[in-house]
Amino acid sequence: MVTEALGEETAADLARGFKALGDPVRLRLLSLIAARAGGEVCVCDLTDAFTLTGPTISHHLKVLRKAGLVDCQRRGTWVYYWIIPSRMAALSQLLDTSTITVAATA
Amino acid sequence: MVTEALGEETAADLARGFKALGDPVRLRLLSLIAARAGGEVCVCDLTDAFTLTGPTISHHLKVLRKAGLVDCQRRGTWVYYWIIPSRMAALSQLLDTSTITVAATA
DNA sequence: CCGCTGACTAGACAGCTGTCAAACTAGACG
DNA sequence: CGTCTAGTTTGACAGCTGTCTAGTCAGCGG
Repeated sequence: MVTEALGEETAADLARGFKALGDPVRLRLLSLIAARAGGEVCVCDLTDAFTLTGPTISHHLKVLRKAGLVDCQRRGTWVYYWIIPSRMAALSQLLDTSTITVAATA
Repeated sequence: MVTEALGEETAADLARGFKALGDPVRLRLLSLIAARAGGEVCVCDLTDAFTLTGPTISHHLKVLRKAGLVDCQRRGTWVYYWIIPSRMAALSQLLDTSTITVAATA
């Protein structure tokens, strides 16, 4: 966690990211993509992992994309998704309590 | 990010945490608490930092508490809040892309 | 060109969320 | 006990969200 209080705009941007993470389906989607060795997963593979309909999965992927957490590309018939590590790292760092722990004990 | 796909229950629990983080006001509340040297902040100090009403701040603090991100205690007239670092760390670790990067390149 | 499959968009709808005003509870202080 | 302040709870309401069905678009194979 950051040692200084967040500004309104910064907080709003980061909140968009966390909001996208605040759904079990999207969290599982991300983990499925991240766990894939090549770093890329076809939508059809993702859809198969859930009991939800295609449009619903598509909706969740769109939310993740708009939050800047993943990106995608169409290759022939299939669409592939991958994670954007820098964005993940930015959110992860914000929650890193070691920074504030150091600051608090210093 | 974890190298293995998340189970449904694990994903649901973690999603509850991220969902609580998915609001600018709550994110700023957390940063205000985390930035405080003693690690504890009185509700009145938090309320003063926003243009929102007391009940709204109270509501957001309740959400953070139910998500396991903070805890509170009444001392006399005032109520103090502090962060629960272990919970923050668990969420932070999940987003740590360095793990998967290592796994992917290995 | 026609049909097939994979993926997305549009629209609808129940359920949740953020906000406020009003009412309530817990201590402190005479 | 009475009253003042700090915080929470309740109830209401607009707006957003997750899900589905139905319809649409993009490529591939004949």
